[in-house]
Amino acid sequence: MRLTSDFYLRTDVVQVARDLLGKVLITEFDGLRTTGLITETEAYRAPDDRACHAWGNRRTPRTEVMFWEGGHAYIYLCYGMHHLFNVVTGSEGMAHAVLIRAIEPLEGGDTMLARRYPTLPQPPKIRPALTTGPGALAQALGLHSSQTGQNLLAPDSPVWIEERGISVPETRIAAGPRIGVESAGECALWPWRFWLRDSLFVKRGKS
DNA sequence: CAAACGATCGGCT
DNA sequence: GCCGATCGTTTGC
Repeated sequence: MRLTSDFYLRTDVVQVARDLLGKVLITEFDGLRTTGLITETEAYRAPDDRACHAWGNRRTPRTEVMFWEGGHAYIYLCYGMHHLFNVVTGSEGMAHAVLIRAIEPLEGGDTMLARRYPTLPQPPKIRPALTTGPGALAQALGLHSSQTGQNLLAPDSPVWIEERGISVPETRIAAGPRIGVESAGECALWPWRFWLRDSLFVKRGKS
């Protein structure tokens, strides 16, 4: 079942980040379907969160989609080469988003391998490095910053998220500080990163 | 207009 | 563990 707007419109982005664990992220470009179980997320919340691009509710051309209604994709270029995929949440005017940091491949593994390792004559086998880390999973799924603003709820959207009845009890969820936001002051300590303890497809904080 | 800076990754030590 | 790649966004002059 595809997630509906009531999932994304909730105003507690930290809870949404937890709830996205165990959901399935899907892309279908040019008839190539790739899907993965979401295993790691981070919440970002303007205006009070200094680590959020829209901190202080500042609107720039880039952050504009963060202010849109929940259910859109915010995809931006990081370090000049990585395209990071976020899910916008909350109602219009709230700049809240969840960064998807890792997935476990479910379908389309060969397509993911071809996208990630296009120059290797023999692509490697499926392994955590294929889809662990926000830049890695976005590349594997064919996500690109040019697609920012995509509506995950549109029937013809090439990107969406599904609920497939995978049970994620609280005991499977671990939480800790977000990665790469050390310069965000006190916000850097907030435990707004979540991951599935038992997944091998998580960048750090396994176990 | 110039310049600094990333919500990272992979290769090498 | 450390370091370089690489470029759009943002801010400051």
